[in-house]
Amino acid sequence: MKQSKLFTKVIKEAPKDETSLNAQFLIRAGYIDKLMAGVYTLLPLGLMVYKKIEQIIRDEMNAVGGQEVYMPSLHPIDRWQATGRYDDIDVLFKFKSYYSKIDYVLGPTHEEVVVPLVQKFASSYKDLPVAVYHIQNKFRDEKRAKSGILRGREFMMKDLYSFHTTQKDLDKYYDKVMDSYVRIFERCGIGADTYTTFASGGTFSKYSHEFQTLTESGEDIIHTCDKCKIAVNKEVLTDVKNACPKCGNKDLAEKKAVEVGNIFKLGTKYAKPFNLQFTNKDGKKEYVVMGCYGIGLQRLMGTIAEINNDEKGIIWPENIAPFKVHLLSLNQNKKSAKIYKNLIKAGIEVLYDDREASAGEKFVDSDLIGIPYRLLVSAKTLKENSVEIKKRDSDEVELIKLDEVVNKFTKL
RNA sequence: CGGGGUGUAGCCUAGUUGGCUAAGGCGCAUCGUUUGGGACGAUGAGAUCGGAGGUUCGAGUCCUCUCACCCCGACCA
Repeated sequence: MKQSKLFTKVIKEAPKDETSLNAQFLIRAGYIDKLMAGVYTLLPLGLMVYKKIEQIIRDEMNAVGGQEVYMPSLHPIDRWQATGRYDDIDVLFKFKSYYSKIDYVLGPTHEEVVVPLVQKFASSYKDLPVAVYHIQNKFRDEKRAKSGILRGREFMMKDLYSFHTTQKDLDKYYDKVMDSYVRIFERCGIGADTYTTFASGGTFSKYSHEFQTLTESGEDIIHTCDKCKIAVNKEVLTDVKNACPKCGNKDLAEKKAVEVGNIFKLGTKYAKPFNLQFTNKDGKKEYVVMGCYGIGLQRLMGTIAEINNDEKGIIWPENIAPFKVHLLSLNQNKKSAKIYKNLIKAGIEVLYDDREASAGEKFVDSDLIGIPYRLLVSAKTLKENSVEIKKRDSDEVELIKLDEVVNKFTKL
């Protein structure tokens, strides 16, 4: 993409009303724009990053047998009354149609939709297990939106719901999803800072598991065991007697973290109100046993930006960067255009800074946007029949010959 | 929802005990000079000061109400 055509621009000063690092960088670099508290637009660059993350999650969900659907945001209230959550969830957006006077709910999560949906098709043990997921915007009327895109009121979330004949089958699948989550966060470049964390399980299981990424801007306190690379949420620390549930290590470190994912064993909590039952081999009815598994996409994106940066800007992990290469032309647009075309032809994602701007401005913008590789074309480099290559996270520069450029990136 | 804070041009800010035509920077437009780390000069466009009401000869400035946003806390299947 040509940077001159990008309708957004890098801005020098962060808006007054954003104090969190993720929002400041993401807004300044042109990834997101704030509509109101807790509600953000994804701009072209931001949507590219979002889609990279989404695709990683989709890959992994498909790999554990998830079937993707799309469930609406607009819900009838009777579903929510059926589970008792209409009056229970304080973040529920409720409203009345102006014309028909009918009451609606904007979905904060989708058990109330997916359970009756699966009920229509799963009636025998032969139909189970089944796993359904969707990636969709959720609405939560948070008392206080905060930390940029880490806690919003409207945001995209991947929710996977699994349906099983037995607790044992759920347990097995739950472990599989847990591994899949570890892979997702690794592929998103935050694996090293993300801890599988024991957390409160609610009424139907002893624990749930959260995936907590270490950062000062997080809202949770976790206690990490560095031997096992797992953690315990402070909420349940006394339940595990202040020790690592895996190895018994009592030397845990208290740290702040943000919850980027959460997996739950729901048991029959939602099967019961909707009477989701299957017929077993003996012809008897049994309740379906469920699990649910969520990841907030904007929160994940914000967390990645929050922990991958320096004073100059974002440093995107390669897998989720909007582009692989940022090609800067210092008044060498003819030569640069050729390089750009060749890279595109080779299938490499390039942001090409073809603007009439000073060298300094291009460098500063490039650092802020945070694309992994910077290619520089200038009179100096062309004298050597070369371009300069620099990684965003390194100060080392290297000259490579013009005819080796494409080759260099197809190998990376 | 409790406490604290902030609203002046697209963005960041200044604006004295109430006083004249609301100031500067960024960004934007035009011209010229620049061109390897946010270039320089000149000219120009752009705000009835979050909104409503009030006090006053006179309100960005004082009072009341209200809206929005930020931070701390509470809350977060």
